[in-house]
Order: sequence, then structure tokens, then C-alpha cells
Amino acid sequence: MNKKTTIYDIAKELNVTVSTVSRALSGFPAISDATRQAVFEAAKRLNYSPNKLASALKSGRTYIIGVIVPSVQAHFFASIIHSIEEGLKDSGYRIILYQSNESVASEINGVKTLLEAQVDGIMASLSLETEDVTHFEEVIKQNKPLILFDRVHEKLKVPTVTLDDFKAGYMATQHLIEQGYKNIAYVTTSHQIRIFNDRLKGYKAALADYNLPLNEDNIIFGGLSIKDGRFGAGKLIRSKNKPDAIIAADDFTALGVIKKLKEINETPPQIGVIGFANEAFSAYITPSLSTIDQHPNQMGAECAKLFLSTIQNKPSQKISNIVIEPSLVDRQSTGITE
Amino acid sequence: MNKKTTIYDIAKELNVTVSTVSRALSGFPAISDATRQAVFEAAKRLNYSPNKLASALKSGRTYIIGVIVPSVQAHFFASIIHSIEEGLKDSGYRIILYQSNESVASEINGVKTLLEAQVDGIMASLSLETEDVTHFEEVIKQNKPLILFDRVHEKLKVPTVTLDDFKAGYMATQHLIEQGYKNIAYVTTSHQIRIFNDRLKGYKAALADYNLPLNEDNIIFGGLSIKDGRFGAGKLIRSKNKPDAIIAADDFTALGVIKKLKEINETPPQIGVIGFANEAFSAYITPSLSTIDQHPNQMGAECAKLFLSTIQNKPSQKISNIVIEPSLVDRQSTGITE
DNA sequence: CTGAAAGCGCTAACAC
DNA sequence: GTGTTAGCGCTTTCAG
Repeated sequence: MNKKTTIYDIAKELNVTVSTVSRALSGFPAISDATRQAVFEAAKRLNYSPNKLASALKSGRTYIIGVIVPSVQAHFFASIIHSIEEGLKDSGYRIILYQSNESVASEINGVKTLLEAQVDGIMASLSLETEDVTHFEEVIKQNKPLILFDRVHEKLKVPTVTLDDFKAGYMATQHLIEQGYKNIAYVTTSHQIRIFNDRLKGYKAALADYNLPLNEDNIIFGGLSIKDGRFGAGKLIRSKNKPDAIIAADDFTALGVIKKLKEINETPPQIGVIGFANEAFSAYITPSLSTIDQHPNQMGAECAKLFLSTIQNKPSQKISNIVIEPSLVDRQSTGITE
Repeated sequence: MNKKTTIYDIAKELNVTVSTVSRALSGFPAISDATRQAVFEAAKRLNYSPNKLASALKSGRTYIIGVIVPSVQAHFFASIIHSIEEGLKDSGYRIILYQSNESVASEINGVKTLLEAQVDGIMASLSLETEDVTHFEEVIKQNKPLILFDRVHEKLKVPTVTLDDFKAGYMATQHLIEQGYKNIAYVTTSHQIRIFNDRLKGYKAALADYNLPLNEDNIIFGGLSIKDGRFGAGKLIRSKNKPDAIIAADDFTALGVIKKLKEINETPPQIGVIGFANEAFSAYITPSLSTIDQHPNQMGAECAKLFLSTIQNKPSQKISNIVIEPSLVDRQSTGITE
């Protein structure tokens, strides 16, 4: 088992010092071309591979940034991750992923782990459970960039990238209204996450603007999942004031709603259904699901841009809060049949 | 900006030496309880956070393992990742993700990056493009565990976790035959990836076993995607020997096939369709897609187990090649209508 | 343009 | 049970 070759080996080989090798390798300008050539040639010949750990320990920069998401299994987050990577590619920064699985405990552990790994910054989208965010304060204290996306928290005064969720909720509701639905219900999470509250506010605002009554019994607070969607829909259709359309706070929940409605032969768009996120399956189910696109690729790209600009401009300028415009994806589940 | 506290600060605080602190912190047995208590208390008070980099540099172990997958956007890989994490959780190992995006160049870069980051091992599933695998040899040369899963390569003599893909292909074909289909076509990738070849072999074997003719024109080699599925199906239905069932090498491709068939009003199961992977959407499309479940959770769990046992038992014992049993998920797309 | 040398924060012999 | 000390591999002053 051959010891790994280090810059010392290269130095010895060429009868120069490590500093020269280090400089040559890292593109330091004041190095003769001859030396540089020789160093690169020797590095290659000796099969040298830099130890980034040592470099990071000394320089204080790992060029790794930690990304915390609830789960990569949601297409929405998978897409964001993908475009964060894409946006970081040319900068030399890499990401290391941490999944909170919607648990605060796990999220706290994630922050700790990433910090111990000396990441140069953290991007996070909060778990559903997260209410207290003090565990993120250590990141700020260590003077490392922290960027929140999608699921953010007002207590944390950091750069954010979010959807205009109020507008998203308004848009979904407005679309249903314009399609002729009059008694629109809403299935959402009971967790106090801002984006979901904002969507709900948008819903209420749209009802008000169109002079439609708001019936609090029409709002079901539970979880977000296929199962919860079925459950919520079941509850709604049994109510005395049965709705003619249902908004679900995400596409998984909307899918559950649809499944339930099909079972009772009120297949959408007979009862209208709309979701949020434009998940991978949403276009392919039957009826295809109308939804609000949250533009994850744009979000990821903005996160990357935000990080790079934060890392460069030391002078703590104003904190940017980037807001992405939602857009409506109109499909069968809200297409009034006539 | 307060300098980060190190074990030196704790040592000074308590008038002991760093070695004592280091030992106390890492649970070294021969330390008095009093000292240990004091150290932990001081660590907490001073808001100490260990620098894993320094520790790793010294000890040679980062407790990070690199995972290379084609893309997290496929539910199949997302699930594997999830259960690798799950299986590693109690061991202290963390993973860092690298996506090859089905490109060899990117995969080569991934290996390099991970190695430079001094990961303690690598788990990988090859990109579709990968034919030459010499870039992985460096991992072996560095004496670090390399585990291949799902998309493996015979040139690499390393532990693997795979599906019994021959059986999977056989199973899919057999199912169609038993459902009464007689002229079964196959849409797959032109890339030379073993698992796809094995599935195809299983297909051929099943045809032979049931005395059904093999028509080479019925095998379409192209890409794997919704688009490729449409294309493949289009080609098949225009052929003189139009098939009554189509096997697609993955669920995305199968989805494309279904879309095409619906357009020409030969909605499955009129023409039977089956895929592989049991993707997130497969149960929810219409008709729901029959598929072969590749048990990603089991695969991920086995990868984790394999890694842990490799890391422990230094004596290079026999290389394990774990094979997972596929299972049939029977849904509407193959349910003969009668 | 290149060399010498001091660490980054932690671990692990080796002493006592 | 605790202290001393020599690095891990690299970067980065400060000299020359």
C-alpha cells in the first residue's frame, strides 16, 4: 500500500521547496513557467492528488456548502438541489446534502454536523416541525452565510429565496372561481409554516375579492400526504356544506383528494382540485392535476447566485429577499366539464 | 467576531492539557470522571464545536462516504440514498452526494472530487455513458472501500448490490405471456449497461421457454425517457408485425409508451405495458402501470451494511455480491380486459 | 522568483 | 490518570 504522494514528494523530486510546489499548483503568478511546468509534470507522474482537508484546515475554507432539505424524495426539492449544483458548478463550490426528514431533531443535528464539517455556508429549507430556529443562530455567529429557501422563518434575518405564496394561494383560488366553482374548500397542514399560511391568506383574499363567503369549516388542518388528502376530502364531502372544489396545499395531498373523489364517483373536474408544486406525477395522473408551479429551478439558481454574491461582497450590504413568481398550470382537474 | 474555541481554550480554562481534553471528549476510558465532567461542562460553556477537519487530517478518517448516482430526481435513486443514510445513521458515517447526470465526464470529476475531500469510501451507480471504469481504480488503489450498486461493471472487482435483472426481465415477460399477450416487444437503451442487457436476456429466455418466437425487429434500442418511450412505441405500432404488448426498460420510458398508445386509442391493457423501477408516479397514472419493483430500500440498506462490514473486517475476505430479488407489481396496464 | 518556517486544530505515541 | 510532543498536508507570511 503506497503512501499517498504529497507536495513534499514533488518538492523532493524537483529539488525545490514545498512552498514553490504549493504556489505552482495553486496558480500563483510569480512562479516561472519552467518551474510550473515541471511541478505539474511531476504531480501527474507521481499521481498526486491534493488533500483538500489539509488545505481547508490551513486556509479556513472548504469550498463545501451544506444544504438541508426536508427530503430529496420530493421532486420539488430534488430540482432545487439540482439547480443549486448547476449554479455553483463554475465557482468550485460543492454541496453536501442533509435530509431532515421533516424532523426538527434531525435538522438540529444537521446544522451541527455541517458546522463541524466546516462547511463554508448553509442553505436550508425548514422541516414542517420547526418552530424554534435558534439552532441556526450558530451559523450566523460563526459568520458563515446562511440562506433560507422556500420554507423560511421570520425570526432569521438572513437572505431568502421564496415563492410569492400569497399570490400562489390567490392564483389557485381565482382560477377555480373563474372556472365556475363557488364553494371552494382547502386542505392544508396544521404546522405553522409561513408559506402554507400565506397560501391560505391568498385563498381568503381571493374569496373576499370575488364576494364569496368564507366558511371556516371548509378549511381542513391536518398533514400533507396522499393519506391526509384522502382523509381531508372524506371529511369535506361528508359535511353538510359539501364543496364543489378543493385546494390542497401540495400535490401529494391533492393526489389523495383525487383518489378519494374518484372512489365516490365525483371525479374531478366534477369537483375541482388544484395543488401546489407541480410534482413529477402531476401531469400524468388521471385526471391530470392542475397545480401552481413553484419554479424550483429558478429558486435553486437564485440560491446559488445569492450565496456567491454573499461570499464575495464582505461589506454586509442589505439582506436580499428574493421572491419568485408562481405560475398556474391548468390541467384537467379544474377544467369544468360542462 | 469571536475566534472559534478549540480544545486549547478548554484546556487553559481547566488547567489541564489538550490531550486530557481530547481524551475526555472522545470517551477515552482512562480519564477520571471528575475531569470528564469538567471538560464537558467547560466545552458547553465555551460553546465548543469540534473541528472535524483537523481530526480527520490527523486520524486519516473523515467518517464521510461519497455516493455517486446518476440523478436524485429518479425516485429509485432517491430511495436508495435515503436508506443508505438510514443504515449508516448509528455508525457516525455521513454521506456526501454527487450527481453524475448520466455523464462520464461528470462521474470522473465526482470520483476525483470525493477523493480529494478524503472520503472514507465511495458507493456508486454508473452513468449510462460509462463504459470505461478506470477512473474508479484510484479508489481501490487508495485502499478505500468502493461499492457499486444497481448499475455495476464486471471490470471492477468490488462488492456490489444489484437486482437479479435477468429474473426481472424474465418476470416481466412471463407476466405478459400469462396474461395472454403473444407478440411482446421491448424498448430499451442502446447503452451497454449490464442491468439492461440482463433484463433483455431474461426477456429472450422467457420467450424461448414459452415457445414464443423472438423477433429482433421488436427490440427498439434508443434512450430512456418519456420522449424515447413515445418514439419507441410509435415505431413499433407502425411495424408490419405490430406487437400486442410492450416492455419498457424503465418506468419513465413506459410512461411515454402509454401516452403514445392512448393517443392512438390502443390504451393499455389493450396493448399491454410493463416497466421497471416502480417509480413514484407509476401507481397513479391511468392506466396504472404494472412494473417490476427493484426494492431500492433494500438495496440501500445492503449498501450500508456492506460498507460497514468492509470497513471493519480488514482481512480482505471474499468479495460479496449481493443480489436482490425483484418482484412484480401487477396493475392495470397489463390486466387483460377480456 | 524561491526558500524557511510557523502554524491550522486535533490525535496518539511515549513518558511519568 | 495526565502531560509532552511530534506531526497530519497544506498555506502563507517574511526573507532574500
